[in-house]
Amino acid sequence: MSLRVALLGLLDKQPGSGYDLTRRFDQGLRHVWHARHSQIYPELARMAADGLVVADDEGPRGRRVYSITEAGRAELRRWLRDVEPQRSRRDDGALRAFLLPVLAAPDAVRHLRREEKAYSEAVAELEQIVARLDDETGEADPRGYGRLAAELGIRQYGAVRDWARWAADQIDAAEVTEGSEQSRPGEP
Amino acid sequence: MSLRVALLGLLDKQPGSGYDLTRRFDQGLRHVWHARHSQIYPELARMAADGLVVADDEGPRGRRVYSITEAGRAELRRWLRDVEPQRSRRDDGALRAFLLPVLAAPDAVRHLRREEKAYSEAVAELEQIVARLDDETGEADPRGYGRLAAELGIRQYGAVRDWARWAADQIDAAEVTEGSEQSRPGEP
DNA sequence: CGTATCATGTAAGCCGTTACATGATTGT
DNA sequence: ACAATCATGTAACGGCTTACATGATACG
Repeated sequence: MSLRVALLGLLDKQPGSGYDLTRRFDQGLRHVWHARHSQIYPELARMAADGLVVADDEGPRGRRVYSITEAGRAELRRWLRDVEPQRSRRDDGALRAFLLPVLAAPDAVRHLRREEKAYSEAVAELEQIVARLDDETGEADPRGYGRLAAELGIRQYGAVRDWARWAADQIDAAEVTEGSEQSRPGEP
Repeated sequence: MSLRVALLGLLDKQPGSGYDLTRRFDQGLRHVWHARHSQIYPELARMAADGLVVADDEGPRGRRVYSITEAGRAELRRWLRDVEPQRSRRDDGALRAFLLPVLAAPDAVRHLRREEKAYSEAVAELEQIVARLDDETGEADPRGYGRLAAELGIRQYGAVRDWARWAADQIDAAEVTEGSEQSRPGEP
């Protein structure tokens, strides 16, 4: 039901068509939730059937703009307040971290350096988003829509970036002090 | 294909039955990847058909112990080296962060304090795992199986915990200085 | 003798991806 | 005229959850 709630959140800010919402997922919500138009269109139809949103009459080119209803807003608040957050993980990056020891040290380090770079860039991107947000809302309003989520992203991505650097350095250091002795699957 | 790779990683450490692997997911891999027996049994059968694992003859009570093959180990390394990590997010916690402004300040703060507590506990749990790992391997070997992943978890969860505290404090502070003026959806 | 745990499976259904498919409008 | 972008859908398939289903062994 998270897609549904994400759509309600976006529509609560501003009405929009399936097309609009698809783009908003690609932009502001990219670091939070991901969805394609092929999932969004049918879900909006179901939400309309359930009375959580209403559709305008068709606009320019078959364009149909949805707005959130009172029932939709109630459902959104209910989910946030009463539904237990799902904390069970399924994290590609963490799985790779877990499995990394099966790689020879140089391959492992290469992977980690690439991760460090990717997450550095993600942090930079989110910092730009925050800067833009602070600019629009005039002086850092921490309760602005998306502001809290962006801050969370910066901290999470930053943590991964720092971890990747730390891990790569650890492995490099071990390599040097142990000389050409052993490195794991390479068989010394 | 991540479930497949996770299973290969576990079997690379030690052979085991579907039942064993289900428990190992619940224990060591809980913070990394999650899977039920209903998913694991058929996947092991498919992996055996593909030659990535082999099954012993049936043991005590229909128990069938799987071991990784050379092809399995090759597939594991190939995935780690050559498959592009999937970084697109779908994160319940981040979605809640994004939507949080729709809640009245007291509800938002209550949610954040609960998150802070939950993630504090997760960090403590992982720190215990690391302590146990360091104990077994005798003096911190950062390349041990699961050691890197545990360290990553500690940092990620720690980041979320710190964020939750920060966010709750921000909202509390804004509440106090603005008096009973406004809080968002409560209509002043 | 009954309960807990070990042990394995299958089926229905939801959520999400990839790919297929179509057509209107705007700008060059 | 043609391309880009706007705009909406559907179908097949894969991954995962929930629920159903069965039976063996150990322990008290």
